[in-house]
Amino acid sequence: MAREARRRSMRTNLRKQPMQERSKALVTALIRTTARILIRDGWPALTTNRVAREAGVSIGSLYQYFPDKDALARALVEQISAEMLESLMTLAVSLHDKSLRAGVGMIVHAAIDATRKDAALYRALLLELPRLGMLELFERVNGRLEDALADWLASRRDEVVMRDPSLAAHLIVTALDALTDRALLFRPELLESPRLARELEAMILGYLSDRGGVLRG
Amino acid sequence: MAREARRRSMRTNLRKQPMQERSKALVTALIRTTARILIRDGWPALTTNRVAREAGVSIGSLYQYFPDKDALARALVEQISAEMLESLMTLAVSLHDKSLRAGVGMIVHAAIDATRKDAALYRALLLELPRLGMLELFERVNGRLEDALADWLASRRDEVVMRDPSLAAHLIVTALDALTDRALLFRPELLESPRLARELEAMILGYLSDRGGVLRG
Amino acid sequence: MAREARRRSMRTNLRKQPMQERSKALVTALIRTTARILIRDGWPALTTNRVAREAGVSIGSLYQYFPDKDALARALVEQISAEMLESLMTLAVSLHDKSLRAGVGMIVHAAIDATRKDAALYRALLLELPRLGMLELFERVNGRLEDALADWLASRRDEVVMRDPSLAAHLIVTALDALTDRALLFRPELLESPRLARELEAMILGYLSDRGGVLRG
Amino acid sequence: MAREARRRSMRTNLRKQPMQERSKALVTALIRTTARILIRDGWPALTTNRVAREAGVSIGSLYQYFPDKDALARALVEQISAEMLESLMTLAVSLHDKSLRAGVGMIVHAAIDATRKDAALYRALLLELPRLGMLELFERVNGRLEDALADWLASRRDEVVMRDPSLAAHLIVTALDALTDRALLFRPELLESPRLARELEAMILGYLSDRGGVLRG
DNA sequence: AATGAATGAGTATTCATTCAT
DNA sequence: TATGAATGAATACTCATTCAT
Repeated sequence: MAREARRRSMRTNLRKQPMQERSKALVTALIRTTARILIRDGWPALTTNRVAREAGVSIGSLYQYFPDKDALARALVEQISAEMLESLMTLAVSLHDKSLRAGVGMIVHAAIDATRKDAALYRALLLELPRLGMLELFERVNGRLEDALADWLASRRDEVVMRDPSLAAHLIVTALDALTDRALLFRPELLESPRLARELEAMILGYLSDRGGVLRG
Repeated sequence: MAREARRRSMRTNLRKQPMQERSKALVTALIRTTARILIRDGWPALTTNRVAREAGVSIGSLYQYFPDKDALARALVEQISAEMLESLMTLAVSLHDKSLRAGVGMIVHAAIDATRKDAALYRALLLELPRLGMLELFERVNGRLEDALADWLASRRDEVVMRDPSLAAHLIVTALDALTDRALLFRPELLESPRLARELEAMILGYLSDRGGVLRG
Repeated sequence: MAREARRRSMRTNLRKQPMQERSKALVTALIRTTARILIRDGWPALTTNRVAREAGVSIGSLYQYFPDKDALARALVEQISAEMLESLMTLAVSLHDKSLRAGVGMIVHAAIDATRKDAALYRALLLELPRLGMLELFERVNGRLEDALADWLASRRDEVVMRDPSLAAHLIVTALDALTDRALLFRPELLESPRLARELEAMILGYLSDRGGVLRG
Repeated sequence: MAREARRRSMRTNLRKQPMQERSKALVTALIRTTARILIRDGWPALTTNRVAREAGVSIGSLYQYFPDKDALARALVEQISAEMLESLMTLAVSLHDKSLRAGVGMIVHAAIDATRKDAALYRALLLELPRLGMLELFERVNGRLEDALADWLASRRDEVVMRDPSLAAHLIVTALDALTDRALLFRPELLESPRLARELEAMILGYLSDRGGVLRG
């Protein structure tokens, strides 16, 4: 599934499909090099000639597969979001029969773990992608997660107070995403502390329980 | 207060203090033009020569006051965060004797209103600033707000369940900021709907009430 | 005759003689595709890779028969001039026993018709060939025509006033060629009007009659 | 008049008008260098960086005045056609009261002289300009000459046989232009021989006298 | 012979920044 | 102080051509 998604997005991004082993390795090397340069030196250092050189490939070959510079970054982001989507879908499945508390715990930990996983690259992307209009790519992943979450919340309707499951899912997912992103950018030590998870769980469970009574009004 | 903050930050950014009336007007015009171009045509169109031309100023004069291109954007952001800070501090003061519910309502609405205020410019900045390392500037504003919020929450200690007022304040402020930003970028219609405010209030109040009991553990 | 001319010129242009049926078809397809692209999209769009692709041939095969890009264009021009030469020689033969007036009429109409025949391609070539040093190719055709014309004029010596039959033939052929070319480029409507033929005939007959008396001086 | 024409065309071609002495010299140097490279090494050698370097100017300065590479060539051609126009207009004036024979002689010699004047540059342009769509620029000059010639021919109506003075003028001008161009390209020795002038005069006078009677039909 | 993936020299153009006037 | 002409390093991208398979 994730593989299919990847292939489809590649088709819209790549100039031509790498068929041979050799060209697949070439494309992979270019994307990997893109990531490395982005992490090490940031977007301004990401020049097509440099990517090609560091990947041990001629500039012509780069353009054989990537129509322009942005396509390189796009391919990287697409690959990452495909991976994310894959693990999130696994999460969604295992959510199925969990209690509210257990499920929320799983989601929170998954969000934090995902952020910690490739922290350096993820951080670089957070800084550079907005301008490239590629936040949408991550947004798509979030959208899928929201759907799964909304379904699960609906199945837990007796445990939660919600006016709008879909909006609730959107807020929860967005908040988790945004909060872990900001932690990565500005408070990286929080990602290593159990306190962050605890507070996030409290926030989500509190929201869904609506002790404040806002949603019952 | 806001004026002082502005002057301090300016001192680190500007090449020299504009002392004369004329110079002040020049600096103001350049920053205003920067904002206009950013809104109208985005970051790629923001070239120093163009800013100078549209501001009716020679490129040489621009460099008399701004050491490099980024300084222009930085000055704009600093001006905006100073304004934000000012209005947030006003908010903090009027929070003082409010009930938990009323206070949270005020904060939520303030966050949404601030985002809607200069939406076009704010959106442009959200997309371009990460790369400029200027998220910190907004982060400073958030920091001040967090302090004020922590104080207020502490004074409401009997109404709320918190292990760590400062962390709670951080999460609340960050969540509000991040969620309104994302709404601006991806769901602008939400900013116009009362649903967003309602859900945000529910989330914060639920968090502070800890119906889930996570924080009591 | 035309066939021989073609083969000889090919030998100087092609990397090797296409012996097999298959290779001949390949060479033909490449030249035809060259013409098509030239007509449709002009010289800048004429890239070797594109010619090969549109001809359904690998780029490697193209270079098997054409040493470089210009050779493609040269082959096309040679083919065209061979065809031209062939029809002009036919014309020369049928000129033989014509009166001055009838003969000039034939020549003028032949020149106009030749220009109109493949107008789009011819126009593209006129614009691109000078730079390729291929005007000489057309010049060779003209040279042959001049010889034939000079012979015929000499045989009509009693009807015409000429100091130098060969120079006269050169001028007549060159003028006809140049005037029809310019008409194609700048006054295409003239090519469709009988006025052009009438004036050209008047010019040539006037020249050969030397009413002005210049040549008798 | 020629000065006005030049200024107007420059305005449509140049990015900005060179106001200072220094910048005028810069623009002049760039155009002169363009001509020199074109003569010496042809169009493929005409790269913007090289023009700038050989003109002793930075590449940035070149682009300050010329929007793109073609503009450089266009400016050169415009300058030349302005000069041509100027001398042709002088010719037109002095044609006024000349007899048919004398007038035609003047025109023929003017055409030959113009071609010989800057032969090297003119030759280079003949080879490269068609592709640049700049033949039109020369065509404009011819158009003006045709008008003047048509007027003069009309005033000599009793000496000449014409159905269409304007078409006759077009043919004469085009033939002269084309024939001298071809001579320059393929028979440069003709330009130095009195024979060319003699034959051209015979052709034109013959045409206008219509001994053949074609036009009287 | 045929293929087409790979090559890399080459080119137009931009734009932040300087500095002579 | 102000000007804006001049600078030139830097970069994305093309396309004729080669050569391993």
